Amino acid sequence: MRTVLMVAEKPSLAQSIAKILSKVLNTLYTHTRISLCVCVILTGKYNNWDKVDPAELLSKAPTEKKEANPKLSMVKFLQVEAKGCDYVVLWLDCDKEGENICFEVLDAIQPVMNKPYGNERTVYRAKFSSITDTDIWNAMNQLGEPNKNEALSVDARQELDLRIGCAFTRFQTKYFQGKYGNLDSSLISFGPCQTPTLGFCVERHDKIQSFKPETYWVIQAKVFKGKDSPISLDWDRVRVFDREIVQMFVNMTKTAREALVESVSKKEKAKQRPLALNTVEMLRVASSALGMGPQHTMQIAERLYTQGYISYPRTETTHYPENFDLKGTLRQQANNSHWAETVKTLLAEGINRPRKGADAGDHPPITPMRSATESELGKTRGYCFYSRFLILIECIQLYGMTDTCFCIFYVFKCGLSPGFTEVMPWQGIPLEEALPTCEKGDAFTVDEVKLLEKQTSPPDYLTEAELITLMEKHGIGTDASIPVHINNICQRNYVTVENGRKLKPTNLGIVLVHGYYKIDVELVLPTIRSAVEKQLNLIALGKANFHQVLQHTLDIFKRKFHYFVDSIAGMDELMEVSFSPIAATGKPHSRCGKCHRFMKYIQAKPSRLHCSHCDETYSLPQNGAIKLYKELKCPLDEFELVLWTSGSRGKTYPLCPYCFSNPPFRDMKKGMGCNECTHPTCPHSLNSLGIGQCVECETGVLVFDPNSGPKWRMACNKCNVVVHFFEHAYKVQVAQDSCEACEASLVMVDFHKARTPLADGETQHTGCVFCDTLFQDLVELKHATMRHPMHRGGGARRGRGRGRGRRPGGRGNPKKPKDKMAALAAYFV
DNA sequence: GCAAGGTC
Repeated sequence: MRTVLMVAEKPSLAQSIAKILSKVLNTLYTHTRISLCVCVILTGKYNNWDKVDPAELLSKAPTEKKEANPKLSMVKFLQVEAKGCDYVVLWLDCDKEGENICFEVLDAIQPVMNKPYGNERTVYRAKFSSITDTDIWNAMNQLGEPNKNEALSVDARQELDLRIGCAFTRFQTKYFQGKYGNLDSSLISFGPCQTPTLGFCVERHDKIQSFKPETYWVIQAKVFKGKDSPISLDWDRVRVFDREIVQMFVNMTKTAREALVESVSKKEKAKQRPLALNTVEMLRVASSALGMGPQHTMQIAERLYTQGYISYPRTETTHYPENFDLKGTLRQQANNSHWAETVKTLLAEGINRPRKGADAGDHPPITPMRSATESELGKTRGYCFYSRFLILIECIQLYGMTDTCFCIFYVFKCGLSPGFTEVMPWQGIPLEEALPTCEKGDAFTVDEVKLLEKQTSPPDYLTEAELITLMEKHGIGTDASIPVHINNICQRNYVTVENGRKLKPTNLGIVLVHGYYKIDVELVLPTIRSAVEKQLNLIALGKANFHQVLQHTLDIFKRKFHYFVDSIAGMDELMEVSFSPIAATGKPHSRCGKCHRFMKYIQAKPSRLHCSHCDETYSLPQNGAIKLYKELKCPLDEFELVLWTSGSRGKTYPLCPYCFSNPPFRDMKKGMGCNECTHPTCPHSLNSLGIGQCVECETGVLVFDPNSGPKWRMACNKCNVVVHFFEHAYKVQVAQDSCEACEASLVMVDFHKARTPLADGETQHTGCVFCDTLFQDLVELKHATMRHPMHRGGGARRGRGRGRGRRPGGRGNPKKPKDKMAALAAYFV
């Protein structure tokens, strides 16, 4: 028997294929998701922002392919499945990305597959345009080969995006962050999709800014007949920009007492039924009608998909296949409390074919698969709105009625039949007052004639829905990545989302785009991507060589990059207007160890300390705030220590601003505070305040927080664990000695005479917080203590990681300071 | 700390 491995990109597809083929073949279906196995990355020192000129990323820096998500160990999984197989059929999505994934899969599995018999071909590619029986079988009967050229074009795109994005992002970020203190963005990113996306928003902003209002005039009349209440008439010329002309018309009508009906006409107008939903359309409607952002929409869509409520939510197709079971789909909704009546009427009266949409050959339009109740989906607004919305959309496509409007002379009135808007109220046209019936020659009495002076108003900020449309039109991003790009420009603080999901660019966003306009407008034009894509297409078609195209495009961007760097002053001029120089930002805080002057604390993202005398900036941990720490100094560099507090659990520890970026000892890394410092004698170090191994994580140590009294506590220096103990004690100290049983440092506790919880009015005790029975009820660790290694394994741990957090001078703990001490000495002599 | 692209 020969074994065939079939690989699909998602479980739903794998399942369908397995089901269809099982009618003839013996199929075994394994459920796992295959996404990208590998991604392209920069290696080694090229990841270091400080050691590498970003220009090198466009030339020298090597790239490497690496498993994208090592935790999934996708490569290993594929190899296990492929072992002993004779053939492979690749059912990946039928686009260039899919072709690329084909080769990722092949790279992983070919080494472990059986050797081919003679010259026999073992690798096959299935090309399908929909997931129906006929299509799947057609694909099986015409198996081809994976397309290497298309895969290569994707490789080239990945490499270009990475190199160009990283080079520009690093340069911009470092240049402006080093100069300005209130940019309020920790990253000033650039990318061939996100930058044009921002460009659209700023373009609209510019239109609003440069808008000059113009005065125009309208005539409004009110007439009535008999005892009826007056009706308003609109002018058939709508508006006029010439004062003299409008005045002439007013003069003509002012004296009139009577208005005659000149003609009556009746027109039927229908609002077209919406198309079936593809991803982009869903994002648009969710944003404009439900006020939900694309990222949020996709999250919920994915949940609804995995729970079986809707079909696969990533598709470009808006067309239902001929044999699609519309009635069956609708029948599913017949008992839904919200629209059972509508659905039943439709089923009874028969349904129209949905509007003809575009067939992209991927997945059918997003369709409800079963009826949902609000309680099933949870009470959150998103859930019930969303499910409802999807199902309603379905109804529309099936609901054939049209709206009717009547136009009567120059009054416009609507008499609506709700049609599909019965289930989609937000699509409805507001009903206006009813018009009395009238015929040609009828006379109305003129109630009043008014001349109104008005001004044209500027356009509004771009709505998210409009932005999505623009991105789709210009080929910026894909259905799956559009939400990511929009999210990016929000997170980088380039735009903010205003009421009605309008995107308003921030000062930073505006300055960036105007800077690109000045230096190299191509960097922000939507064509930046399509131009590159044209080149890549040549690779895909086999008309150009991969290396040549890559080199050619990189050369262009290398020139652009150097020109950008040389011309950055042009963008800087704009920055100066909106932002303050770093030296003028922030409040004086702690003292610099080099010049002993006060450094300034810049709270704007990324928060940091800046010494304007030395012109040095020292980074700080993010997502927290720093306070002064009693003017205490680091013994190594004389920088004043600061107390850092994280927002959430109130974990607090001191850190030295210099050591934080320049680790003083070999066993330390960048970004460590005193609670991880291995200084042998400093009273703030891990060695002095560490108590014992963390009760939750593998590598952390619980470190005493001497500033936490009277709610004394210790906190893990790696994870979020905070342990409270000895509340209201007068004094708590970490002792020199360690516990014999678990090697944790002993703790000395002093209580007030009146409040001591110790037996016999004792006020002092020294013991192990994990093992001492006297301390048992004083350490709020009951559940946690049980997890301490002492109790977990029924004894002290043997062998690994001994004595962390112990005092120096103990067995084998000498940590030699690096040369930094010597280097520092030079400063202070 | 950086891109965009898949997928959950």
